Amino acid sequence: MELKDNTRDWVIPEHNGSFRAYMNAKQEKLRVQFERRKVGGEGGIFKGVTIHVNGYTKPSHTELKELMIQWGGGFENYFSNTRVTHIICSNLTDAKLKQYQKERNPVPVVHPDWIMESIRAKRLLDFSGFVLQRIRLEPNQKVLQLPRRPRGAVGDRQGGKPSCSAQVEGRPSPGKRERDLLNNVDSFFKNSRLHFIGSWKANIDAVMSAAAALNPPRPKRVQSTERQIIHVDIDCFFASVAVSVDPSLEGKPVAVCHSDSSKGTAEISSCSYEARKFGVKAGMYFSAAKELCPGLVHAPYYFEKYQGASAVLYRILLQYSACVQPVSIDEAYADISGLGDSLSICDRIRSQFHKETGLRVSTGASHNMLLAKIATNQAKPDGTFFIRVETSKEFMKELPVKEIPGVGYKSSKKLAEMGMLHCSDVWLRSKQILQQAFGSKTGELIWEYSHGRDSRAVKSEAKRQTVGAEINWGIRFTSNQDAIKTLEKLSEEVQRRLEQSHTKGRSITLKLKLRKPNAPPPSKFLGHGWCDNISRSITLACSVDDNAVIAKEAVGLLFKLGVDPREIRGIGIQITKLDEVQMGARKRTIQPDVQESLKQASRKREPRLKEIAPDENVRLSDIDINEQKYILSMIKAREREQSKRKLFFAQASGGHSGRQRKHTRQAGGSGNEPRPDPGPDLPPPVSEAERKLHRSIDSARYVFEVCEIISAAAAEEKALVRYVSERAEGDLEKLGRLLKAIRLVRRNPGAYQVKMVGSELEAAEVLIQKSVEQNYGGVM
DNA sequence: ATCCTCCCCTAC
DNA sequence: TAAGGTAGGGGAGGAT
Repeated sequence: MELKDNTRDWVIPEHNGSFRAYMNAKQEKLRVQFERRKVGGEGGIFKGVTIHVNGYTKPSHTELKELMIQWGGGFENYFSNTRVTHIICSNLTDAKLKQYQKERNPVPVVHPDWIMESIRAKRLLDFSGFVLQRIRLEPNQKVLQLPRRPRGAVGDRQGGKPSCSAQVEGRPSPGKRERDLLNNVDSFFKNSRLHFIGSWKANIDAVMSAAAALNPPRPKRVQSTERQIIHVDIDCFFASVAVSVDPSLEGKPVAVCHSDSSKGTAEISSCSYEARKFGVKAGMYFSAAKELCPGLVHAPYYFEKYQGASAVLYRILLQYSACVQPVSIDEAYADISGLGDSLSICDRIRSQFHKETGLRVSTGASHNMLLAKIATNQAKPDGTFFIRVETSKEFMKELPVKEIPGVGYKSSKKLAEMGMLHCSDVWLRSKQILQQAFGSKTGELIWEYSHGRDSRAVKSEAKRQTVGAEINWGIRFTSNQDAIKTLEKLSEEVQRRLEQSHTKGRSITLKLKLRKPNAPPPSKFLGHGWCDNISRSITLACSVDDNAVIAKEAVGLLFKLGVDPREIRGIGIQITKLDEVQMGARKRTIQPDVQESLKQASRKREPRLKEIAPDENVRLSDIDINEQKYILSMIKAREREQSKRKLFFAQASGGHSGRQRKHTRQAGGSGNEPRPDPGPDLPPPVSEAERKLHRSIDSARYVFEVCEIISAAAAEEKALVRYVSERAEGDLEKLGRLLKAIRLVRRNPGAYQVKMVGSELEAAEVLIQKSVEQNYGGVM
């Protein structure tokens, strides 16, 4: 109704001062840096430069991004010929280089040193001195060649005439435009709506933690039937955004999808209520929808706008409660127990959101999450609905089982076969029958939900279990090299997300979709068609986030499966068994500081410290940041205070894990609290402390070394024992150090950030001992 | 019994 | 033309 309101750019509502307060901390920091640079009047070193980072680099992808933004440059996660001016890369395979250079306007591929040197020089240096020339072949490339397929096979080269990989299932050779879509990871992710909504969740963490800093009200603890849970859901989100961008669509049947071809197979992701009246639904091909509704209007995606609207929704929700559980970009729960009247809060949320975005949101409220969500479904469109305890049973009675969240296509079909169409049908059977058919947990869930019972608590933060990236569209490989290239791309994507979520993982899973032997051509343009899904995983000795390692392992798994690459229709990588990386991406940026203060501390205060400092062969930067911080904290503690020092050093020889809680534990148990200010009459440092400090630095070094060896072994051989026997053969000193480190880790499992496989460590230890015994006649 | 791997199902 | 991802829950069945 207020068209101006609808069309205004609410993505970044600068007019609304409070918005900034809700921006996530990182964005805010970058903005401040950006502003500061502008005030400086320099205009930015990298003005006009937009980089895309390829592969594993030092500094990392994330750091380069921050630096570019800080110094006035641009950054693209995905390569775009039109926007990217330089590709930043530490080393590049021939294949990748060719891929970039064959573009119409080749983009220079430059070493990250160019960025670092330019920043150091405070001006944009000529990049030509940093262009990558020497190309290193990936070590696994020749090893992992699979046997060549017979000549004349589908998709193979024939008579020297170049043919394209999509020549399958009787299709003619594809045109150039189609060829550009094949196996194209970058453009796929840039345009995929499912990728967009799927990877959105990773973003919300930042928004939530920023909002938590503002101390929103916390819900009160109440009886389970007296809880007040609300559920909010933006009405046909993508379609509504399209209407708000183009007000002439108001009141028309609108469908959001990629193509407006009335014959095509573009999938509708969202449609307006006017379109729904004709039976148009999300997931339909546009062509099919057009038959149902000839007046259907096509609308494009506006991915950036969705982010903005979503941020507004979450900001509003977090004004009413700190306990908000994100479900998706347009949907969330909030626990508002004891914080006000549910319906009036719902109304305020709805009107506030509409005022700010021009979009409508529907809300549901009840005493549990299940009923709140069902209430929202009842409320749509543009309404609010409340289900009270007394009426909940009545309400569930008529509800089709398909409407129970968690009961989808398969389960509802199964239930229908068992004669259960509505929740009341379920009541007449027993929980045991459901558990027999669906398994104990799922059976119980259906039983409980069908009665309107749900004891879940609204969880505002959840620990991530998996990180992955996959593509099941436009995948047509002619050779294993194609598959390897795609896996390398996917690994980069996975690395990015691991970095973003401050995690590493120990288990790598390769997921494949393989064309079924009798599959007809896919109905969908470049779709995967009928497929078998298979997956294989490998668990490494330590957690990794390096795309090179991930790619290598994924390629190894592909090799292990031994599939015909031409049959692959979908491919993906998943990382599980995640470990949190403390300090996350920031660790490398603060590393120089730690290093510097460590140096200063040793120079200024403690001449003797130099003697016991790590030897020059081991760079401090090679020691894990947590170890460094621990060492530093010890040095500082030592400088400050003798009594305090005792506290910190108590576990120095065994507890250099970098975990804070260890530091604060009192070993002697004498009960003295660490005093902030030392008395002048404290005893001088004892040499025992010196020794322990020395030992802990050594230990950190050993541990680092063994971690490195284990991860190298994991990346290459996967058999630590073999790796060790090959690398350390005849090197007594190395064997000794390794043995020491392995024992250290075995004595303190769990004390180190990198997890070890016990049996492998044990085997390695035995092997080393044996080797020493045989070759040197001694025991270690 | 408990864990692990390889699935399937579901939701957005 | 068209961009069929991502993550969690959980079950079957084998290994330990």
